[in-house]
Amino acid sequence: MRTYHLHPWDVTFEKAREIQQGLKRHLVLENRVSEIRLIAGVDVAYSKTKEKAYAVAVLLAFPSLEIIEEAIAGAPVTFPYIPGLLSFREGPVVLKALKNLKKGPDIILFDGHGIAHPARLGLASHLGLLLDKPSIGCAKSPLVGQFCQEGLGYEKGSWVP
DNA sequence: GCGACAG
DNA sequence: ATCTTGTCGC
Repeated sequence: MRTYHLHPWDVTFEKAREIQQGLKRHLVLENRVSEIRLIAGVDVAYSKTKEKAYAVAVLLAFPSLEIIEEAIAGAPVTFPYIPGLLSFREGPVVLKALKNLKKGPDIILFDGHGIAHPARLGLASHLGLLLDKPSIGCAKSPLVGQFCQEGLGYEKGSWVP
């Protein structure tokens, strides 16, 4: 982790957006990945009372997708869900789970957006930067913009670089 | 001011 | 995210 990217998580909404603006300029959008041998996927769930968050990180071999390792972590929820500020809610516990993996992945997939975000700093972008690791945002619904654009249809499997 | 809005 | 109900497909 590059220490100059460290920042507090317990911040006001305004401060959180300032942090996003400061971090976004460090984004690396061109592909610098040489080889991928290990990939990680992370997701978060909440306790029934919604007071605690639990994250799981799974490490798989690529491209076989054989599960190599699994790690979990729990943490109290200290930040509300605000569209655009998800990383300030789920980031801490996700980092904790990834830290519990014995081996480090080459890339990480997150259950949230990456650069498809109003500040281009969704969960995947944010944590990818903090970890100095290539990341992919895999959200299940749009936050901003439209899926259908030039060269990208609505058909399942549609894609653009 | 009103509506939209990852998980 | 979580919860609950109804519907669909194997």
